[in-house]
Amino acid sequence: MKISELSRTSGVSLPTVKYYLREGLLPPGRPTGRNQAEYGDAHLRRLRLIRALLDVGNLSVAGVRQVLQAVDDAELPGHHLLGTAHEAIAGVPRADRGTPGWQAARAEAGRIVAGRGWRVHERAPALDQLADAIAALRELGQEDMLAMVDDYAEATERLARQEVALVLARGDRAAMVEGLVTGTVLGEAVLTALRRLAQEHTSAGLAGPG
Amino acid sequence: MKISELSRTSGVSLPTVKYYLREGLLPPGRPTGRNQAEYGDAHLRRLRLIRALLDVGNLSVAGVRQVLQAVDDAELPGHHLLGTAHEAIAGVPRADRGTPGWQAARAEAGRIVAGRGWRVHERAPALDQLADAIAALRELGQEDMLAMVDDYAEATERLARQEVALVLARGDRAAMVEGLVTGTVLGEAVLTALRRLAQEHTSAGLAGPG
DNA sequence: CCATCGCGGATAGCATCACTCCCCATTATC
DNA sequence: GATAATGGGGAGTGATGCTATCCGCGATGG
Repeated sequence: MKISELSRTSGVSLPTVKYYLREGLLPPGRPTGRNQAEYGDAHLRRLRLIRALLDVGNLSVAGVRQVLQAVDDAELPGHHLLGTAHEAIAGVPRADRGTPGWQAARAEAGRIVAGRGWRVHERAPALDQLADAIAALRELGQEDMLAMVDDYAEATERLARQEVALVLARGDRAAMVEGLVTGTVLGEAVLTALRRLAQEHTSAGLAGPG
Repeated sequence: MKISELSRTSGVSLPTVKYYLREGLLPPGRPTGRNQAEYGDAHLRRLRLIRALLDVGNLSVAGVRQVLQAVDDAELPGHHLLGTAHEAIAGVPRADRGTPGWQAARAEAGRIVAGRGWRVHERAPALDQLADAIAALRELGQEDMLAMVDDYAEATERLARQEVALVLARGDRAAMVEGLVTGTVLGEAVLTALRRLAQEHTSAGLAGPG
């Protein structure tokens, strides 16, 4: 497959494919001449993964590169890959980390996790994100929303068990690794979309604040 | 309160406060002279909401403006406000909407929702987002992940019932409206953070693909 | 009462990001 | 042998979320 074919069959414009090559998201093709290279199915597949991570997962180009490097690292243990995916998925940190209010929220996040008996890395980005959200809720005087945290935790714990089981059910390592990444990133997209739909359905019939 | 105080107590830089005023995110203060204005607690509160939506909710400035206009519209029924929040929260649509693969995914999204008996607006952005994710999973040959959809739907349905009940429990309309927005946007941040932590915990003890 | 500081209002500039365009010499392909 | 496509690379683009600077006015402090 030539680059133009790769572009056509993937639906990604040729300049963009070149850009991904330059950025190291897409590995170079096998050179067949001084200015010619051959691309295979793996490239097409990789290109689709890139688009999914960028468009559906809202990762940055740098984040995608990070994830793909981890995917390609055959040595990396699975949970490190998960950590890399979580780091790449984490957007820009809030500015107010370090304020007393945030520190308190961060401690609360730690307590929530510990209270559930969850064993997670001390510096998991998701702990900071949880603290961001808790701090924001408190600042806005919406602490009663925190009553939902237990239910969220309960639900996500059950879902995570199934997700992990699903990925582990795969045959080879390569399939597991891709499943891990897509499950993490695209699964999140599916979950949030369904949450919004469930909210809409639930609030539709009821008398809202109107 | 003068603008400099508003800036100092909120932690938002003065040029940024001015920018929000220009962009119509923050209503102008009550003028006390030709070049002086008075800001109140409502402004401080609003400023914090803006930062939460921007930083934690990852909304764009345009999205925040949209949400705040809906919040301030006393006539708007509650479920319209929810719809506005969902629209503002929706990022850039995927490029491949309109391809046969996407159309099929979109139809599948419709079936999933209908199969649950969920009554949602035909053109809810979340339906398209769900289709985006389904299309991406199919393109990547990860269809077995779709087995999770039912569990996600079940969980989000239960959570949505509680969330809506929590918001409706509030006294006045203003509190409901703010609860609706923060519950939608910040609740999502809490839920995804917890999901990542649950994943990490669940996959930590097990033998991963390493 | 006058110097200075902060105010509001506005325009312009900046950094980042994800592309997109154009150029080149080279080389398939018709 | 003419045309088109290729790889490689640098520069340009448009959107976004600020940030900097300027201006004339007026509140404030000695």
